[in-house]
Amino acid sequence: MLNKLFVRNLPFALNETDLSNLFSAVGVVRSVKIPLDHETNRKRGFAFVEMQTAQEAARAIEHLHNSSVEGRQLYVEYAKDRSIAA
DNA sequence: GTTGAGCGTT
Repeated sequence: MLNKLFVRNLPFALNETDLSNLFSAVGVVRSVKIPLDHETNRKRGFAFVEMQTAQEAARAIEHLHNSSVEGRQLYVEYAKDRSIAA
């Protein structure tokens, strides 16, 4: 199981801190990342959230997927492995 | 300041 989550359909008003606060309600948030479009400087409206364990990631999906945030519904799923080992 | 389907960087 993965502990990384892919969150799409984000309200543009949300940032990494807001996501971190949302996901820490169901588990420990390791990291939150919101890539920007460097060609247009627009927000892409999606983010990646990494939980401490896959168990908490699963719980985050159960609690935050399809939940209303800022008038929008979040789409929380498992993310692909694209992280580069640092 | 910008927009609405989607899987990113250090």
